[in-house]
Amino acid sequence: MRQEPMSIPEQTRQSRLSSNGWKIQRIAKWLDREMDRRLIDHGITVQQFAVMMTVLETDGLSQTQIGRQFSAPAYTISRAIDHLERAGLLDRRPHPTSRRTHTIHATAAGHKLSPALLAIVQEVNAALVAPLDTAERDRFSALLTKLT
Amino acid sequence: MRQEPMSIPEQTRQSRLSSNGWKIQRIAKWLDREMDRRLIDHGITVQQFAVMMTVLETDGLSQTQIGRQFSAPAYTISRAIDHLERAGLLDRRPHPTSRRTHTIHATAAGHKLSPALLAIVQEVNAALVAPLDTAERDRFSALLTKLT
DNA sequence: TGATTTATCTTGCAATTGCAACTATATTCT
DNA sequence: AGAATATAGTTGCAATTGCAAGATAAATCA
Repeated sequence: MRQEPMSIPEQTRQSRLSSNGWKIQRIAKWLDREMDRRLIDHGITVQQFAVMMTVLETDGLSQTQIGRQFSAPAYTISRAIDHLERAGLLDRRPHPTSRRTHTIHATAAGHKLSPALLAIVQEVNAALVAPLDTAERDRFSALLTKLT
Repeated sequence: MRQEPMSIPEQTRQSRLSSNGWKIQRIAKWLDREMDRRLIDHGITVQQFAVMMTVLETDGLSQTQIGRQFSAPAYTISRAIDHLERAGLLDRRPHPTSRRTHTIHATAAGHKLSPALLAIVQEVNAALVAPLDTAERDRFSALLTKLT
């Protein structure tokens, strides 16, 4: 006697779609899109933005050091810097003591971009927690910290 | 008189790196890696996994309907199904009334994979909230829902 | 009905990504 | 010192992605 294979019960579906992981992925995707939407005017991607912010915040880091800031592989940094260098926003300079290391520095144009980038971060973060009241924001932030 | 361009104050850096957006992105990346790490044994990616789950949960959806489940563009679904079909986990069948629509169905092999996939979801979600106690988990889940 | 618009799905192409291999330099070990 | 290892960064290649355009088919409109 033949029987159709059972499909997953509705309850299971609900529990997956309402899982924390799923929600976080959705929110993260939204964040990415919002960032990209605003960054496109400045000709950079979120990936490149992260590198640029790091360089603006700390001048003269090596590529490896930059990568460690957000655990990105070396080649990601290498290529992001290729872009940002071509865009004239930063440049590679020889390291004072090591000939295989570069130190990375924002150019004048890079520094000029800084306020706009900071504004974007703040705007997107504000939009993210807009549905929450002050107490909820504090709790949310604390909980996220526990997970990191 | 020449002056070095100001770099972004430490406080600003701290506020960016501790922002909710940043933390969420970090967690989302972690989730992705954890899922991928487990799914690789089954030869599918997270993207394909999402499609597969949807098909397992609801048999006979069209590709567009599947895409709406997680607001993925049509071509993503098209290609994910290409893979899953080639892997023998599901198949496209003609729609009963519309000749341009496919209905998507899990194969026997697809159904057989179901428990393993469900286990992965549960495992990763459990690992995600492992640092939180029961009350915190409830609060976290509620807050995430508000943001969605 | 025939023309226009919309819907469903696919695909060509260029850009991006991830892996592994590579170059070059620095460090450690014997 | 010389050999073996480790580190910093780059690159070739294959796979993936995203956009825009295409191919059908269905629905709407005049």
